[in-house]
Amino acid sequence: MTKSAPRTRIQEKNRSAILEAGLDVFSQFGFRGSTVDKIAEAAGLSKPNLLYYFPSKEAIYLELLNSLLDTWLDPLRALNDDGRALPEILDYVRRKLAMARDYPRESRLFAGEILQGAPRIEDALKGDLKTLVDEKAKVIRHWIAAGKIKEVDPYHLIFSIWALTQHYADFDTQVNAVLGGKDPFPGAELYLEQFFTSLLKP
Amino acid sequence: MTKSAPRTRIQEKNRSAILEAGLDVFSQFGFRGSTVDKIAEAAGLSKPNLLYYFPSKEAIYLELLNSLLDTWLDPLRALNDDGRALPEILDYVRRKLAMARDYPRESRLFAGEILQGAPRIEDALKGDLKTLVDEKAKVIRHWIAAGKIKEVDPYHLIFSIWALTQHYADFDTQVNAVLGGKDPFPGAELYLEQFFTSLLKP
DNA sequence: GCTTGATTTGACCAAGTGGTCAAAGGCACG
DNA sequence: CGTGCCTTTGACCACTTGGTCAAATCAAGC
Repeated sequence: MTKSAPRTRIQEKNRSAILEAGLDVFSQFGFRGSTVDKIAEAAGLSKPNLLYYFPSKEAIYLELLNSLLDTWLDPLRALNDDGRALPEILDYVRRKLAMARDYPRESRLFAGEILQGAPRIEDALKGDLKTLVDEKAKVIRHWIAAGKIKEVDPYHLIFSIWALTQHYADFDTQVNAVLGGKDPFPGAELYLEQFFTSLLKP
Repeated sequence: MTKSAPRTRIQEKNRSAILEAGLDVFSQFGFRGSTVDKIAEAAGLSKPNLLYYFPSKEAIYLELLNSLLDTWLDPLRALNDDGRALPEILDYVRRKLAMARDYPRESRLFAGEILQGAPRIEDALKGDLKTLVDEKAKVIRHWIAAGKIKEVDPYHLIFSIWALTQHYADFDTQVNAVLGGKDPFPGAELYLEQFFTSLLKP
């Protein structure tokens, strides 16, 4: 799965500099709006030098997207069917909100891809993602059946967590415009806790 | 404010065909990913002919964006401080969800613009949008003070309505991948009613 | 310092793209 | 039918952009 591992120190350094720069540029301008030149400049390399490390602009984008998908789903994977249902869900919400705060570029890159119809990760969505969500929906149904949380549609519950947390990263511009630059995250965390508690507490 | 009104019937027809095509193409590929040729073809015109009606690609995009902003805020404008607080909010949620269902292209065009930092509508966000939201936040605070709904942060309440409804339009690809193509909207409406009722009912 | 392979670069190319323009077609109306 | 204006188009241009390549540079072991 992993590309041919970098051998020398300099390769490792340059490859990761390119990926960093790619994340910066792609998340800001989208795939079509990003140029190899811009990425190269951000990485401190010349364009042909960049293309010495990656065969194409798309290869950079794809590597970012694929490594991202895993990271992005980790918090959901950690949702486990142990005893306490509501705290488990609230933890998931908090983890996801923290990711929106700490990794907004990743969130936006992902959002941009989905927004355009996810042409490059459709398979992953219908495969790994769907499988994982189906699995976790079952966990949630068990909690409901056991009376640990109120009855809600598990899929829409998961969608709502995604929507509410990622909104603060993806539409950051809008949120900041309305709040006049005030940091939205402390308030958001309180609101979301209140929100999901009142929805789910039996 | 309105551009020089079209005089002849053919102008009116072609201009609106171009805007329709522009909405189609821009919402699917974003500004940078859309080409004048693509839009012209979708409108059934040649490229120079299209440029006869609009001075540039950006002019089409801007006209769409500006006329959109108004439409997009109408449901929020309709949120009025009459007697019944909770039904008023639930109506707003329903209206917004209906727009996500019926006008997904508009939602995506808007989302794409915000995602890239809203370079072309920053002023409108910090101006009209902020003003409107501030005003409605005050209405919500009155409802809270009158004990008609539970105490929540009005701004995050509004953000959450935007996030939850637009998610179904903007990330439609993801939602469909997870649900295997099943129509999400009936379930979403139920879920959102439940959600906001349990959050707000005193 | 010499050799060998890894790294870097300037020059270049082909395709795509936004936009222009002069000329041709169409249409309404006297 | 002719005139004047609106509409349409083929040809064209300048610029951007992804990607190539041969040559130059560098680094490490001998």
